[in-house]
Amino acid sequence: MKDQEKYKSEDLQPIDVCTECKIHDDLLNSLDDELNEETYQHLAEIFKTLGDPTRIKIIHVLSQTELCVCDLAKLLQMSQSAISHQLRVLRNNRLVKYRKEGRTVFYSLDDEHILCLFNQGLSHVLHG
Amino acid sequence: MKDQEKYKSEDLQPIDVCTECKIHDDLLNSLDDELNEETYQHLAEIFKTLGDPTRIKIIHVLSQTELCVCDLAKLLQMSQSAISHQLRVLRNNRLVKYRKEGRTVFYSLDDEHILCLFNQGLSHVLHG
DNA sequence: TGAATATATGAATACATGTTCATATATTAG
DNA sequence: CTAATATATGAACATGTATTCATATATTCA
Repeated sequence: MKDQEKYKSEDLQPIDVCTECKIHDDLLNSLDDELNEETYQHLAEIFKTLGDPTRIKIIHVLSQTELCVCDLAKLLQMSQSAISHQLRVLRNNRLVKYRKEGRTVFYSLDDEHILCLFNQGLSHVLHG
Repeated sequence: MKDQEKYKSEDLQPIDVCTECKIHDDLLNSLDDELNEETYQHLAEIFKTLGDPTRIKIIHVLSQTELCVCDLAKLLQMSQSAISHQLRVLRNNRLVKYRKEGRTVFYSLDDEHILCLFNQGLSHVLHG
């Protein structure tokens, strides 16, 4: 049985495609079932949130201790405004949480999953 | 011993900072030693590469089987050109590899690390 | 050889994004 | 109350990026 014969015709677009096509039912079905558009979007957003050096540094620092905004700014040698904007991105994507104490706001990682993701990426970079 | 007394003065910038500052030697040293600017950049680039829905879909599909460009385009219902541009991004960042067979080019994941990273992100999204 | 096919790529465009600057809000100190 | 401080935020700007369109390259087939 050739690969071509594995096609499910109703899944094909009416366009010319590669005649060596390797797509078959199993693949189409498993992809449909497993992940929908929303999941792809969400997954991409998590990675995109980690896809900036400033935010990566913030995550790394916060993996060691809770910190307030001005200390983050000083540690990363960036303006308070820049850090605050990036913290909002991290907040909106639930990567960090915060608690207020007077006029100071302390940020910390939202959960352990984030650190796992960070470390997985780090291990890829360091010995990949 | 108060937190303020833990400061190492030569590491501080000559600017006014939060008097509740929690930065201390251990943290400053460990951060300096562990990760340098280049590592942060590299790490951010890996995550940024995964931070796009189209590329996430490509990675997901390729985690199941090797595929040629036109099949990827058909599966994702996008133009051949768009897929090809994104494959170049994935190639440049060493997330995928390819082999040629006649005029067809088959793409596949470059190594297992990438899949680990993808799955870690997925588990965060699905049950995070 | 020439036609068809699979892929790659440069230019253009629309949109997203990171930082700065100025300023607003909120809390504390006096 | 006012002044000072910590943080947040809107606007502006520069830069980055994802897709489309047109086209180039490379391979196969007749």
